Amino acid sequence: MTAELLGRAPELSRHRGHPVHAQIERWLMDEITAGRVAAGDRLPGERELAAALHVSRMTLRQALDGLARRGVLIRTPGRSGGAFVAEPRIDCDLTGLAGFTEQMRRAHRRAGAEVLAAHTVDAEPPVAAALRLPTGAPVHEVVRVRSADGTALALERSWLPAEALPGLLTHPLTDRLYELLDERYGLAPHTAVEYLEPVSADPRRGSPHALGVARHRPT
Amino acid sequence: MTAELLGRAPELSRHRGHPVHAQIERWLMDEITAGRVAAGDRLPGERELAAALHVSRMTLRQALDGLARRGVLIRTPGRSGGAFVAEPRIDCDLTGLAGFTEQMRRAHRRAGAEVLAAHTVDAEPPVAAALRLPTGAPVHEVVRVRSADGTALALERSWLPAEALPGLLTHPLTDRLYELLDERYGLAPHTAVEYLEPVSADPRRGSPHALGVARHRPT
DNA sequence: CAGTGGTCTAGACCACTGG
DNA sequence: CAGTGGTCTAGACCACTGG
Repeated sequence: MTAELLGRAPELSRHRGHPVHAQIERWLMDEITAGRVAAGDRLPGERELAAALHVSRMTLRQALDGLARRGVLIRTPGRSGGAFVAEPRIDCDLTGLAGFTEQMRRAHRRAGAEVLAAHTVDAEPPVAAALRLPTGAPVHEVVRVRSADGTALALERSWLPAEALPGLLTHPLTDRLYELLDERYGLAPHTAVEYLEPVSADPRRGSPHALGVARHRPT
Repeated sequence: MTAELLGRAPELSRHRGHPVHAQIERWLMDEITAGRVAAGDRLPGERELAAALHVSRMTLRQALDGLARRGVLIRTPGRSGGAFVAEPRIDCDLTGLAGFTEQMRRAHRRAGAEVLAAHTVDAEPPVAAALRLPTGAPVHEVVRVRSADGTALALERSWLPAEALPGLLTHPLTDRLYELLDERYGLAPHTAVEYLEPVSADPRRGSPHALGVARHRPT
């Protein structure tokens, strides 16, 4: 039940630097993480909730927009629509934790990602399995460095199903690979080739370790 | 100069399914990608721009919010503040193209990412170079499958500087690795070990291909 | 001081959708 | 039909910041 949510509506302070919509967003987030509002629950209607909080509907919506954007709420219009609390996601903690994604999001004034490599290759078995594709199906492989304000925050390698995303690699990004590596990381082309060429397009030519997720660790 | 931007303000149609704020966002995006507004340029003030478009300031702001959230605009308050066109990012096209990230964002009602592996390891040379860390510095390695509505959309391997993100891997995610692999992808534990154990924490034990970005391709 | 973006109000009409 | 979220209006006051 979320009707009692209205009774728990907090007093909102009107101070500088801590806008009302942010206070509402935080309050709702607390209600959800504390379990007082469960996944699948429907929030009270916007008009009702706004009245309980003594704010205008537009201000409430600013808070709900924030939560919906982060995937915490799912909103649907229509007679029996509303704002529903989303199912918690497995990586929820990872996403929010340590403020990494959050930082990126807030600071994305200077956040960016540089593409080091982008090719279409045949899926190796583990990649194919993870994407539920047949082995050898075409996949786009993209290597990127994610950064914020000039500081490298993560190196990312991704594989995406090529048939579902036909136009993804229209840009000749591969041409820039060596330039980028040389200019930015001071790696000679030889080293670059050594470490950043894509795996063979022919699975039979790939070593069992070609995907880099292989190798036993002594337990 | 962006004063002429006001003269190019489009006629906005009031139809269903294509809200005014989305039309404004598209128009501004077109102006920027076409180069008629350059990186670093300041847009006209919100009040002035809203008047030229014959919309309320709040509606205009809905459009600007969208562009700022995507990092296209940078806004600062104060006397000589304003909305400035951000420097183009290298992966700008990749982000927007093919609607992948956009799809994820809109559909994130059911979007998720499942963690297949998460460990802290010593950075191999290419990872260290990309993150501008010394070789062997501790990095978090995370392997995830990103999906939307149950369809796997990407397999991702990321490395993040561990010292900057101390609490990232507090959860015992590794415990679930084999379960996950077995349940979801029908891989026997043996196969899982074969393909998804992390690389050795000791660089000297790693093969030259341990990072999976190695291997020449016959050109 | 003047102009900026940030916030907030109290309304309105819309398309949609289940009863 | 009634209630939902989505959109839009025409105002208002705020903190901030350079001249």
